[in-house]
Parts: sequence; structure tokens; C-alpha cells
Amino acid sequence: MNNDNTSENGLNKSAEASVFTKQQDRRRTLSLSEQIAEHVGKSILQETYLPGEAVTEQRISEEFAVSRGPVREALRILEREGLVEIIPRRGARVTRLTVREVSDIFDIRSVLLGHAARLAAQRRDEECLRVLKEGCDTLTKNVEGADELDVHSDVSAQMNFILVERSGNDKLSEIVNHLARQIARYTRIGLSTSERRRDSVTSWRELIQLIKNGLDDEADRLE
Amino acid sequence: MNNDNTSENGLNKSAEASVFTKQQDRRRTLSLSEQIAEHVGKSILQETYLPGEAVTEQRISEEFAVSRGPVREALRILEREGLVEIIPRRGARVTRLTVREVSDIFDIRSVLLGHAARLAAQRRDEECLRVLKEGCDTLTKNVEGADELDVHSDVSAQMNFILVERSGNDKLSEIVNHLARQIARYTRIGLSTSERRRDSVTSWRELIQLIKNGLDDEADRLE
DNA sequence: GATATATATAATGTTAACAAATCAACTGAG
DNA sequence: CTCAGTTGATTTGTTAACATTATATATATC
Repeated sequence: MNNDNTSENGLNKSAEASVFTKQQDRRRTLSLSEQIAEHVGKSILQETYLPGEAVTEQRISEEFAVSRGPVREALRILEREGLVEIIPRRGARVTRLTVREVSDIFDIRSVLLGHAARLAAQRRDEECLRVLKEGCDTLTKNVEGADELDVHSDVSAQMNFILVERSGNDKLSEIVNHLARQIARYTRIGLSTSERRRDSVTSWRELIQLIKNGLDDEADRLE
Repeated sequence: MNNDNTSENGLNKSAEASVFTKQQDRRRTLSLSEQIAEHVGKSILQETYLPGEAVTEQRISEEFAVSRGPVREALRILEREGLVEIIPRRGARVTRLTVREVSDIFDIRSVLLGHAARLAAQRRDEECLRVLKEGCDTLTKNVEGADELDVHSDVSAQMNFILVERSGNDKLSEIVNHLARQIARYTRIGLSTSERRRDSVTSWRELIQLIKNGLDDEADRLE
């Protein structure tokens, strides 16, 4: 097919940056394996690769026109992200989470989000509170009708991101985002009916109330 | 040095199991990369490799008398476990956590342990409560004197393990154990004085009280 | 003497070929 | 017809050589 080996596959093989001689950008240079991991990861989240499907090294290496070495590492990266599962001598499959696992992860995330809210309150982060309230209003407007699913899940994901970011605990942020990535394929289903979206808004309001109470408590303590 | 390439380095290169023809054991076959990851990981936890130290591929590959391929994958495994940090084109270093990061991880873990306790109570797991009480007694006996550090940290680690195991949430268990592995190098320091060990016992007693209260609540609700 | 450029060295990134193992289909004996 | 064993194709595991990049050393210029 594509017989020229550069940039027909969407990957920048050997960093186009010959202009930058030394540091300057740092991190702009994604290795092949990381680029592959990103692409394949995206495909998994978009369900181009389906849960349970086998992901052979050869298939990927042909798809991106690279050798199997970087593909192998890409698969290890995706394993870390919880998107594929590698069984020794058997290869990689797209993870298929059980209902139980998804529910367990949601459970953990909600605990951690609660903690993030507490931390944000301790930090007296009123900005955070304002942004979340705003997001919550947007969510409320998008409860009815199936069309709003995308808006609802996008806004909700962004609110999660902001909340943990504002907690001030970087590791917490890292973990929650990692969990979010694992259940990304399932959150849309979790918000598919308007009733579920209503529930989602309710738990957000509880979380916001938690922060508000925390802020009040902090205010009491300080004056 | 060792010129014969088998089992002088402590690794079983191509699975000694020629007796087992088909499945039967499954998983007994650790790939080279996994064996290397295990060995190097152990060395990091024992601080044979020091925090911040560079871990070059060549060094490891010479040390185990294998090529760089498996070493590369081993490093990716260790990166996932949070024991090394890989910077593209710069190689791997043993992670050196800041005080802040360690404290953040402890914070998260304590929240998750609290949740695990709540779940254990919901499951009405009296066995769990009994085991933890027992462990707590052992801890109490090992508060004074520097010699008891090993006992204290071992027992405490085991109690953590059991508690999350009994929560019934496998992902929770996975995450907490993952966090424990990351801070393993620092928990001993965290328990180095008898005062800190006293604090440790206190928080365990709080956790146990949490489960006990939960059990009572559940009992009330069911009768 | 300090800074900048050039070069050498050592490290990681990538590739292709080879080895070992698994899975599926086939064959033959009972 | 069923099942054990064999064979062949596919896939992962491993290796060594080559390519590229970063760091350190040395040299030249101001």
C-alpha cells in the first residue's frame, strides 16, 4: 500500500524538529511507542477495537507500518492504562470489564471525588465552587432528551477533572483520571436515560454542598 | 564472566517445565521481562538501587545476561508499578518521591482504607474484625524499642492487605496495594519512632471502631 | 578566562531475523 | 464415531545490529 515510510500513517517517525537543537521543548518528542499507544488507545475508547477483541502485534505493526518492537511497548503502555490485558504467550486483548468491575470503579471514584471536594474546601477554593455550580447548571439544562447525552457526559467529565485538579493532591488527580479513562467506555451508558442524568446532577449537587459546608466550617474556624 | 547462558543468573530462561505439555499450570511461565522486573523491583525496594539513580538498559542486560529487549519491557513494567520513571530518550531512573507526594499517597490510602472498612462492615464481616483486632494487639506489643520496627511494619502491611481484600471490591484492593508498593520504601521511616508507631495503632483502632459501628448499624437495620 | 562550537562517546530508539510456544485442523487408531 | 497424537500456521519471545539522540569533553574564538 503506502510504500514510502514516512508520515503517511499519521505518525512522525523521527521528530520533525531538526530546528530545535537542544532542549527548548522537552517532551514534544513522543517516541513511536507512545504515539502508537495514543492512537490505539483512542481507537479502543471509540470502540473501533471492541472489548474482548484480540490485538495482535503484527496487525498493529502493519497498520502503522512499523516493526513489532515499538508495538510491544505500546501494548504495555495500554496495559498500564487498563485498556488492554496482556496474557503471557497469548497476547493482548481489549479489556472487557464486568458490570461488577465497572460498578466497583464508580464506587471508588465517588469516594475519591468526595475527598477531593473536602480538600478543595480546606483550601478555601471558592473559584472551584463557582465553576462547579456553573457546570451543574449546564447539566440541569441537558437532562431531558437523548441529544444532550454528549453535552452531559463531556461537561460531567470536565467537572470531574477540575474538581480533582483543584484538590491540590496531584496523585489523587492522577488516580481519578486513570479510573475515568478505564470507565470512559461505560460512562455514556451510565448517562443514557434522563433519569440517570437526573441522578448524576443530584450527586453533583451533594458534592457542591459538601464543599460549601466545608467552606463555611473553615470560615468559622478562622474567624 | 558467566559464559553459559542458562540459570547462572537466577532466571529460568525457557521454562524448565517440559513435563507439563498443555495448560495445567498456566501463569507458571513468567516471561524473561517479568522475571527481570521482579528482581530489579526487589532491588529497588531493598534500596540496592537508590532513589534518583539512573538505571541503564545495558547495565541491567549485562547483569542478567540477556539482550536489551526484555529489559526494556521490564522497565515499562516497573514504571507502571511506580518504581522507576522513564523519560523519553533519557532513560529510566529510580523514582524519588517528594515528601509532598508521599504524604499525598498516605492521605489517599487512608481514605480508601476507610472506605474498605465501611464495605467490610456492610458485608457484616466479623472474621475481618477479629483478625484486625488480633493484629492491633500485636502492634501494641511492638510499640516501644527500635527492634520491633520490622515486626510492626510487616504486621501493619498485612493488616492493610487483609482489610482491602475483605472489602469485596477487587479494584479497591488493587489500587491500595499499588499505592502501598509505591510508598513501601518510606513506610519504615514513617514508623521509625515509637511515637509514630503509637499513632499508627491509634488510627488502626479508629478504623476498627468504624467497622464495629458499621456492624452495629447493619444489625439494627436488619432486625 | 568564559562562551560557543565541534566532536566523541554512550545511551536509547528501531528494525529484521530467528526461536519457542500456542492454537486449529487433520489424521489415524480404537 | 470419538479421541489422542501430529502437523502446520500463526503469534509471541528474544536477539543482535543499526540509527538516532543526548551528554560530556575538547577546541577555538572573542
